[in-house]
Amino acid sequence: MSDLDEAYQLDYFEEAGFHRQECAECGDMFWSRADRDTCGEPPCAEYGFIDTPGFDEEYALGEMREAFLSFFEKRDHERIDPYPVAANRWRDDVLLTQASIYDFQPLVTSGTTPPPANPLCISQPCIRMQDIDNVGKTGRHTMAFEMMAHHAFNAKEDIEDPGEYAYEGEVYWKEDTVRYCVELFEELGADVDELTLIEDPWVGGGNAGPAFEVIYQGAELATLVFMSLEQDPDGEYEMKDGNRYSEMDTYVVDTGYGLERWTWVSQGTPTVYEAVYPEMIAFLKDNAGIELTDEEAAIVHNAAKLAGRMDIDEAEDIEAERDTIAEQVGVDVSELRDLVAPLEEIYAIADHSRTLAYMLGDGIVPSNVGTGYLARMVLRRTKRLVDSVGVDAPLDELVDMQADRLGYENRDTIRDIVRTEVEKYRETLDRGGRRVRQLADDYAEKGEPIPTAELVELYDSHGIQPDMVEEIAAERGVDVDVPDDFYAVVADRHGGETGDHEESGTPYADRLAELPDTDRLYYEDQQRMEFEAVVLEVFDRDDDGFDVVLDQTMFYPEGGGQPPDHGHLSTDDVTVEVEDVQRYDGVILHTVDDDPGKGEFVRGQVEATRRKRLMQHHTATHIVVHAARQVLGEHIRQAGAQKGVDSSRIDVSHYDSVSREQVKEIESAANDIVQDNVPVTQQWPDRNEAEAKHGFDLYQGGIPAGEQIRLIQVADDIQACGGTHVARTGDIGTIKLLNTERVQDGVIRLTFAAGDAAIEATHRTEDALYEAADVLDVAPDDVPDTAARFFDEWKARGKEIEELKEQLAQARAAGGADTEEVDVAGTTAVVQRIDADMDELRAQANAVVEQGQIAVLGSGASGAQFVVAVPDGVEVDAGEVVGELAGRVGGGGGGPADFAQGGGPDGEKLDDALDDAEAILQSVANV
RNA sequence: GGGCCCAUAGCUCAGCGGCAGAGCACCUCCUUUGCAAGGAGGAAGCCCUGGGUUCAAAUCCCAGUGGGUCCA
Repeated sequence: MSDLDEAYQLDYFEEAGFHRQECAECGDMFWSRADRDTCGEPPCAEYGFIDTPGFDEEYALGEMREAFLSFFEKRDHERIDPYPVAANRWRDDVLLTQASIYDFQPLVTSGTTPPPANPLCISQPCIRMQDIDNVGKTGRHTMAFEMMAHHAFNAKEDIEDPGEYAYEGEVYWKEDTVRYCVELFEELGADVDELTLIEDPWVGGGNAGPAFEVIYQGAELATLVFMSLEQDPDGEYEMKDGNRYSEMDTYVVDTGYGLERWTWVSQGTPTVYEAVYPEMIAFLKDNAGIELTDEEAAIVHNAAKLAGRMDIDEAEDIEAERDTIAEQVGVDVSELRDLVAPLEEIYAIADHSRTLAYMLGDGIVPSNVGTGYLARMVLRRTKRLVDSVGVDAPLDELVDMQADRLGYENRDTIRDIVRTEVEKYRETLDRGGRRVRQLADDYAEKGEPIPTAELVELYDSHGIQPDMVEEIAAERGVDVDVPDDFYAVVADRHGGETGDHEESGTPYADRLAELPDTDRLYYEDQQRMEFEAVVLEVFDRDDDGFDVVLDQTMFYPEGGGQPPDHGHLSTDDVTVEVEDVQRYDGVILHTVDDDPGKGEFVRGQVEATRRKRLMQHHTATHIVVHAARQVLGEHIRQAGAQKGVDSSRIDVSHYDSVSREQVKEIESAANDIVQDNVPVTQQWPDRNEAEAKHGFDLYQGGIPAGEQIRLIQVADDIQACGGTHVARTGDIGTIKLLNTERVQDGVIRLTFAAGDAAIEATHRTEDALYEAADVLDVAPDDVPDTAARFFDEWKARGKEIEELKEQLAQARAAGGADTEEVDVAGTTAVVQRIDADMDELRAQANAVVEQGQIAVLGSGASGAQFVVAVPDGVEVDAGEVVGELAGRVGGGGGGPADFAQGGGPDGEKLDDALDDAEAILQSVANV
């Protein structure tokens, strides 16, 4: 077994006079020029730069960013533009960008794709949701931050095939990385003797390596990671996660310099927030009416120096830490809390507003899934803070202040989204509040606490946090039973949701791997439907069919939401139907119904109509997304698509529902592009070039692999796409939007048809209209008015019928035909058969009861039905009578004692049953 | 992608197999003319849609539609 100790022994340390020491507090090993007791990082030390800035000059955020980037530019690093904070734009394993290295994972770090430059420097906006509880409290944590970084991508020189990786040789490694770091401190005028580099091996995402945390005056200002190991059960190194790792052929310099911290240290303000967005903090304080006396300000100021202890990840007990701080500052802990708590909330508001500006500015739309869900959580939390601390500026204005600072251009949309979301939140709270109040009243009546099960239900189904329940319940004097592991209980409810779905193994994987990649003729000429090829291999399928591999093909395999082509392959002897086409790596399998013969020469014919319709729909998909963007806004992104022969659908992100007017506008905009009849072009540019030129909006339909990607341009719209397209937009003919629906909150599904399918779809809706017009016997244009009139009349008539039934019932009760009157229990019972429906029977029964008589009514309208009603004060149970009667017709019945109904299927026994009514009444009355 | 909840008067909701309900709002009248006024009366329902079970469905079951919410 070997450890990494050796990895930290650098020549540079020796040259520059650094030596290895152990922290007396935490035991970590670190390197420093001066002799020191501790590693210098809180909680082993406190912030040393507050009031005494750590550099020669004060830097604003933008100035510090520029200082860093130009420092590395001077040292031959190319400056790269930052990537979006929504990392799921270019990778599907994470949601948000949490570090600059995320920009280059997984393709660059694995050596599959070359980096955009090597070495490079960048200042990458990042969002770390896991820091959310620390924000405001520690004085140093922010959820949104910029990670300044320089990266170098190296490959070992002594490997078998140097061309195996997209970069070759070593750019630089540990020596230069550490030297750059110290030089940067020197350039800014730091006291290098105060610098410590703590040995802190890094592990993450299947990779690992030695690393330094660079501490200056109590602040962790940089992390230098030397990513050089990968997980390997037989590996030489055991890391802190308990796994074993071995060396990789590629090794990457991954550094992180927190822009906000550097800015903070340069200014020496009590917290990072005041250094980074001073005007926003001032605005919020002023708005919330927070004014401190000089004495109070001094207390806050002194506490800030110690606030580094307040880290919920590190500290055992936050409130105990607060006690300690209060003691050291010399005030009562409650006084300290009252002073500091509102400030902490203000800091958090400023940070969260910035987080939201990044998220919404980069096109994330709040919803209940994915990044949208995270945005919603942040927004709601921020709104709570704003209300709690008493800031009365609308949230969209606060987010806009940050969006303005960050230079976003889509500020109107951002504000619109925030306003919409705040309104949704308010509605949720209204709904929830009512529900909780009612629940609290229920349990107050019972004198019981609100049980955990109710809390879980409130949270899981209605989004109401337990603390809100406690608050409202307290108003009503009801206890609430909140278990410590509340969220674990919620998780239990979701238990068993292992998302492991079977990986469909490639059939005949071994033999496929030996076959050459199939030439994809459909990319050379997407309009051609015929081709010639040689059968390289035929596989027997389990289901009687065969899988054929050709040397080249015009058949498009299923992919990118486009279904496969159909058609046939012919030899001189036999013609086989192509029923399915799939791609495995580079090899394309044609599923056919018969064996064309290995080695045979075949002519292929793609079914032209199907293909044409698929191409029309595919190109139309690009156009519709583009049109939706024009109409609804730049935040529109494709969230899934399915192309078809008769219709296609695309899901796009949008924060509101789509009005009928907007649908029409989208349809018009789409058809404008069709009518312009512009060419649809494809290119195969270098990946980095394409990303740099067009951004990550290229990857709306998914993220392709490889160094070169295929781009499809339709008018102004450019997307990475592997599908087949028409030659010119005019070939689509026409695009008809068929339907829009909200598939989930924040995602809208647009269903549309293109070309002949659009005409057919129009025929269908027109047929429906004409049929309706035919039934109503009016012209199609008059259908809406006529339908409305009919509906109104229908309602009016229903009411009229009801009234008439009542009148009829009264008339009958006054003495109609077929009535038998018997004396029961001191009153008269009316036994009558009227073949009417239940409503009429009931009306009649009520009329009889009003005259103080018992009603026993039977109807043979459908089967046999009875209603028995008894006036107040008469001792006869109507339910029992009905039960007896219904029993005689093979059914059952029941109801309250004064009004019961029932029946049965044997309608022919109805009269017999009514004949027995008197006897039944007597027997029931006698009881 | 998965789970759960909801849909009844204009609004907020109750009812959970047996006559469609309450509060607020609305209309008429009376009392009082003042901070959520009081009293009497009235109007207002395709109980989301479509199937099924049942003598009987707003109520139970299935499917759909629309909304909410939690998790990955």
